[in-house]
Amino acid sequence: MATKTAAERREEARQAFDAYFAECPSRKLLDRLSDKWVTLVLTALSQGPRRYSDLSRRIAGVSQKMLTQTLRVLERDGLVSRTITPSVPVRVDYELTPLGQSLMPLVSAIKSWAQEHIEDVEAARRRYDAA
Amino acid sequence: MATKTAAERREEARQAFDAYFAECPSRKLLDRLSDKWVTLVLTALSQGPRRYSDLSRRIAGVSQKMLTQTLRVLERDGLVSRTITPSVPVRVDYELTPLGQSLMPLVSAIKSWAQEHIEDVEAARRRYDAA
DNA sequence: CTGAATCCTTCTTGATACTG
DNA sequence: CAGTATCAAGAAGGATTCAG
Repeated sequence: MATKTAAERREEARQAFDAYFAECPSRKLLDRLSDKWVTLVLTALSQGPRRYSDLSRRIAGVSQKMLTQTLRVLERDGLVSRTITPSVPVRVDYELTPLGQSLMPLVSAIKSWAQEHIEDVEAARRRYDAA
Repeated sequence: MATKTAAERREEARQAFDAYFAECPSRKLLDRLSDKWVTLVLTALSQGPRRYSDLSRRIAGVSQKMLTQTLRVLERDGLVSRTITPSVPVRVDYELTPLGQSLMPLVSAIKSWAQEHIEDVEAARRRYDAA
């Protein structure tokens, strides 16, 4: 059997699509922003540098694991910088980079659209659920 | 023991935060947009109405289940309308509502930032990974 | 204080089979 | 053509524990 089964062809198509998909810049950005904690961390840093423990307190629901993980990702992406002060106990400050700051207007735009249109969305939901 | 354990207090805080968090309009919007298929469907519909099978083909990697599920959510939120033509076989068209169209500039803005800055992000990643 | 490593549960999602 | 229903696999996230 030289020909491929339908399942094999579908699988190949899916993998090709996933590969293309993973490369899409807007997709990468959305994947970042959509992370539950990313926008909260960015917003918490928008007013200036914050210590790890500050962030932990300001973002009340975050676990240590997720806060650290989020900060690592943002640092790797160049959106946030990390500064260690080797005192005892050690102190670590996080701060938005210029690149990170350039992203904030977008976060604001998302916030604006949401605030302006959330009523419409919820009204639509009520209509849909009533039907 | 009238006092609560630390674990209990943490759990309460987490639940309160989650409740507040779930109510946040920008969060709701981000949760929508961040869904793997939502922006793809919106973009596919941005040029006009499309049939279910059209969407299925244009968005190569999507499964029937996820396409249907995504369309249902968007319909419920009032972003997409669904029109059934009871021919044989049946024909179903999806189209952006005005509300859905009002969201597209935001999707474009995300795309723009991503395209402009993705190089910076990837350069930052290379630096981070090299260290 | 700041974090890393592990376990364990929950949620998501894709494949498959079936329907009007 | 346009879905619905079900199930199993994998990813994500929280709690906990240990460390510099």
